[in-house]
Amino acid sequence: MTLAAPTQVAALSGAAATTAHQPGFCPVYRAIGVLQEKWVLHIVRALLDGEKGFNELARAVGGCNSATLTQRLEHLETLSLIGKRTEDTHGKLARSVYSLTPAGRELQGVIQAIDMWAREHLQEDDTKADHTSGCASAV
Amino acid sequence: MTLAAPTQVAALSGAAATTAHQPGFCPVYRAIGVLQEKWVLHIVRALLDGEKGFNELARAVGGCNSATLTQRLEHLETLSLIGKRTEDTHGKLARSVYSLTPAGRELQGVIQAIDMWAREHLQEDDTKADHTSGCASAV
DNA sequence: GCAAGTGCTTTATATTGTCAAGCGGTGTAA
DNA sequence: TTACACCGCTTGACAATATAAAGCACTTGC
Repeated sequence: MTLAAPTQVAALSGAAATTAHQPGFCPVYRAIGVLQEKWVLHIVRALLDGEKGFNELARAVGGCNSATLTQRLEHLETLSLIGKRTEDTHGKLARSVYSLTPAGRELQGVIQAIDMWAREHLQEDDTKADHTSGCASAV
Repeated sequence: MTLAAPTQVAALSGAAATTAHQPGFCPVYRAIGVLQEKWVLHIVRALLDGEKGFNELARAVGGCNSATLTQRLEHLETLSLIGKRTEDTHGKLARSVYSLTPAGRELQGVIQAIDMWAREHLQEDDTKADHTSGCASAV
């Protein structure tokens, strides 16, 4: 959906009525709810760069504690945005590898939009060295 | 991002080199840090729909407590993403009105990307009526 | 006067994220 | 064999953040 002028005008004049027309589910509201959770966008961005192991991912996002990362990954897996496979090593489970599902990969559009916006509008912070995860290749 | 076409990869490599020349700052990482704060994306989306008063905004985002909203608005104002004006009423200050700055309005691209992704990939939740702020017209 | 609404501020409490330690496992080198 | 590095989590104590509730000074309308 695009922000066409007519739509915008209609929105300005009948927001309440418009809301009443579509009670119940709002995709973008729900999506924001998911994406605004701490670390989610970082996780998505890191995995857009390629599948990753658990600790590798934690480091790639700039350092997320394992408890929260576990919870986030489980939730994203429940939402079918990421998938997890385990690499057998000599018959024993030894390594988990996380990757984005096709639906998850589509979030590239969101990350890209953020990146484009950031490059245009965010000022460089001179005071600290911000260690980042694959900044050179993430986008 | 490695997902890009070769030509784009080359272009991005150039951007990467630029980043490498300036260690420390990663625009998208920082932007994600800002946007992932609770309520921020909701606030941006609500204000894309037009300027709003404090309580009006709180309701529009689905109900944010005033302490957090105050903090968020102050931070976004510091980042020059939103502006605030006060409406004088008979010589007394009575009403604050918040709106997006031009830079803030550019976040429409991000909200739009989220919306497009959500419509394509998020399942409708049958169990609850999610009351939202101008769902049909926000983007 | 009262009611409804405004824009916050404050405090106690609830919720979320982190730190540190740890477990059972893998692989490599001495 | 031991020591070390790394893995993928789990757990409990603690820190940080968000919320609920109450409230203030103000406005408008009846």
